[in-house]
Amino acid sequence: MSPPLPRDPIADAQRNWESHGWSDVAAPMAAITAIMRTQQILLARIEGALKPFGLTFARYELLALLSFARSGALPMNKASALLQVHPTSVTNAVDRLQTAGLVVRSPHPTDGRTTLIELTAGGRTLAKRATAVLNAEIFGQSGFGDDDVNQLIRILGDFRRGAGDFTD
Amino acid sequence: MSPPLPRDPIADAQRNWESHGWSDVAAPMAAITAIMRTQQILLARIEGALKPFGLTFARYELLALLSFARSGALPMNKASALLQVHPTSVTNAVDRLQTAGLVVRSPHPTDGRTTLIELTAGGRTLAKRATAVLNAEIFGQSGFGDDDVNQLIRILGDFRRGAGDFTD
DNA sequence: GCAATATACTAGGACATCCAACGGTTTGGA
DNA sequence: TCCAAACCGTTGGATGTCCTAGTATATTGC
Repeated sequence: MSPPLPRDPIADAQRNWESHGWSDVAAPMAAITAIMRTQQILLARIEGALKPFGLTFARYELLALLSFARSGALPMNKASALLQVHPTSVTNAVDRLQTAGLVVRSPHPTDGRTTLIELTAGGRTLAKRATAVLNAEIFGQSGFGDDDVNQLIRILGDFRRGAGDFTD
Repeated sequence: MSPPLPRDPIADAQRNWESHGWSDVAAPMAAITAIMRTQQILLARIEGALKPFGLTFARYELLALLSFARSGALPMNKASALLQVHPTSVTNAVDRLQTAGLVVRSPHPTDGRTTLIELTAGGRTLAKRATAVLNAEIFGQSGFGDDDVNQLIRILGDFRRGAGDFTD
């Protein structure tokens, strides 16, 4: 990977904002830019950990969601809502997971419009193994201190509620 | 947009993790998932604000970076390093910005391998206008409290330093 | 009961990101 | 001096995300 930069590029951007007379929004700009970059770093780590399983993060999230559903099955639109991604993204993920034999589509018993996604035995096993690796290699070594983790959960929870993700 | 969910799906995931015996990593999992979702929300807002300018966030970031360079020009590899994206992503962005007449490629005066990206007058003007809109509509109304903004800058700064983004 | 509206999923297209590989340029050690 | 190694940017391919539009099924209202 690339060597570290000698200076924090986001701190530099914040200083640039301040020197251009935008001091009132320089800090939020820096915070938002930092979120973007942090997401990029975390996603790369996660994808790296999942690569040996032939999974991407998007596909893993769907597998994990299904594995927590009592019946191991969910309607597409439910999955789309819970994962908070566009329905076409779910279609895409299901296509690939189905090709890999990890999930199957089945018709909804009463609503002909709805398609159920169901874990196969192989899908359930793979989800378990992938989760173990993510827990050990990513979540267990996140690089965030315990206090910071709790701060993030609160701050980002407030933000997501304010953005209309959920009511609580 | 979709109506809010009745419950926070990330808090639910955290509870699922705890009930499966992974309490030690449930909180970092929730924090990381929240970062992913927050990035998605912010990116959508930013892209929406930039759409009237025919810009995406990736292209805007490049324009903004160039507008802060004294000469208004930067080598491709420098831009790649400062934006912390893959060189091919810069190639892609420059292609589109050049087609739009916002930047031009020019050869490096002494190093034949290097290509300089330079802002055109139109590019500089558009960057200014787009920044004004982002400052007003996004950064000025981020939805984060002032204290939380500072917390985010510190927490994510520590994380990025630990991840090898920069030394300081 | 039937037409109008709403909902569920999918197809096609635009965009961004990364990786692997390639050709051109520069640098540095034998 | 000269060639191998390092570096730079681009091309081509894979993946994911979103949007728009289209098809099929349900629900609602008259």
